[in-house]
Amino acid sequence: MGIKVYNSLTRKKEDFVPTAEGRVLMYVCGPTVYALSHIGHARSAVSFDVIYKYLKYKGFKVKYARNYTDVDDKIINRANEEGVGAKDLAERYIKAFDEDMEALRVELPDIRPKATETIGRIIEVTEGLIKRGYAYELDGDVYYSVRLKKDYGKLSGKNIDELESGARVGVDERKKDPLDFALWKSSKPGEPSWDSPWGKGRPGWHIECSAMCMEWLGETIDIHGGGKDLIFPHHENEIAQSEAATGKTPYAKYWLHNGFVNIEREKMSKSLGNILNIRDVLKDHTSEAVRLFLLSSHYRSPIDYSKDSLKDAEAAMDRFYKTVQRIGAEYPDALKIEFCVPCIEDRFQPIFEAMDDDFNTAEVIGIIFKEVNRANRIMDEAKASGKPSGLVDLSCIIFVFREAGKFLGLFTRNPEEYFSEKNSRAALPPEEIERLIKERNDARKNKDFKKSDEIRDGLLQKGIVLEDSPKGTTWSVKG
RNA sequence: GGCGGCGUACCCAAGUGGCAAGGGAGCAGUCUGCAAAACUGCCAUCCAGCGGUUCGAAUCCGCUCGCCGCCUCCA
Repeated sequence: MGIKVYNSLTRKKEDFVPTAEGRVLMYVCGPTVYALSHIGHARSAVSFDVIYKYLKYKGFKVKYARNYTDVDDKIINRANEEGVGAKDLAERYIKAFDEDMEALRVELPDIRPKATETIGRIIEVTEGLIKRGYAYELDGDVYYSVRLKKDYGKLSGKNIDELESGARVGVDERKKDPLDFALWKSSKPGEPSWDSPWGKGRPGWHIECSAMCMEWLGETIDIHGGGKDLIFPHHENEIAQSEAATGKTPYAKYWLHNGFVNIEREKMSKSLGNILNIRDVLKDHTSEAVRLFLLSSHYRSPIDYSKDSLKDAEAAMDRFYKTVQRIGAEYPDALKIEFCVPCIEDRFQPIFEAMDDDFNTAEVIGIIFKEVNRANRIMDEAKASGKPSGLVDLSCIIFVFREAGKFLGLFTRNPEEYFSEKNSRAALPPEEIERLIKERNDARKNKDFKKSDEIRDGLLQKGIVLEDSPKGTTWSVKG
């Protein structure tokens, strides 16, 4: 069975068949680097990270590019406000974005082009469009003429005449058509600029992606991705200019768009002041819980960020690693498994089916937690019967976790590592907690349960939960 | 107004024609000094509402209601 993907272009789920067998060219629109990246950027990056990983896992040779838009009005404005150079500002936020991605365990794409490093190709494509009559120059600006291709609007399902009637008046009287968009903008003094046949200037937004695609991947690619909001006008314009420039259709065979992240039921927006930066989220939650949250719904659905949903994700993550920790303690040999053909053929089948169906990570996570439950049950039953059976099943479960982890980017760490990240946020220093645990256990030995309970309750109030076991007392940070 | 999407238990969320995954919360039990964790049981005869197609629908079709996104920079 092959992979099916929902294609925004046809509004249908289709069999995924790359143009060249076994090889996938994939481009995803990256951030405009003028501010810290927010949770919405994280969702896009994580969604396509999983798609990238899964395609590779299934044996495709994938070439994946994600760009940085590092020249643009917003960057220039912000740089002017701060009194720094546009390039310095962009570099600063590229670095910040990369750090956020690393924290979320998003794998680096094979190619990470910058608009400013693709100027040559941008100019070349723009010239080509003028030559073919699809673009025209006006005093150092170059515009793409939207009217000339009959299929303009095919991605977003929009009709030029209707767009026309709703278009803002007087935006630029010189344009042949209000919907025409800039391929090249002449620069004002002090703005970043490059020499071009039309004088000093800089690229428009849409053209850079087309040019970067051509430069690094080719004239026709298999997957083009980005957030839903990019469908119009960005991706619509990309299609128009790329197909006009190359004469080849389609520019991209499959268009994949991820849904939005809402904050407490509201859209993130500057006016509402509810933009949630990735690093602020990571202050309150482990990176893996954030990733689990993002992958717990299908990538095309909107998701709602709330304190509760993140708490849920964190509780689920704790449950997972607690179980792995227990397997490690009770069946250390289970962790030694390297490869298991029957596991792949048997238990892993539903996971493949879910992933093949338009990358249904939510379904996969459901299956993983069923396995978590199974593992605990096996261990409980073995304990109850006094027979330490179950090694084979538990090995298989560990193997399933590891394999799924390869493309989910979840469930892959040592429990110790996971809990140490989590416990580093404890309200008390670990030494202090250990001291109190010892004090409490001394009290317990003396049957002074009043005192021992007081200590435990005191720690709980600070968000620290104690667990007693025959092997001793462990602590963890709650929620 | 145009285009697109969504509405599944207390909350989150899969399921898109054949008896409603999973997580969290809650309740009861086992375990425990008591807890916590884990396990077991309970928790949607029903999938916004109303019609229709079908042997059979949460899943397909129509209508109604409610919510959301895009149409302007935006992941």
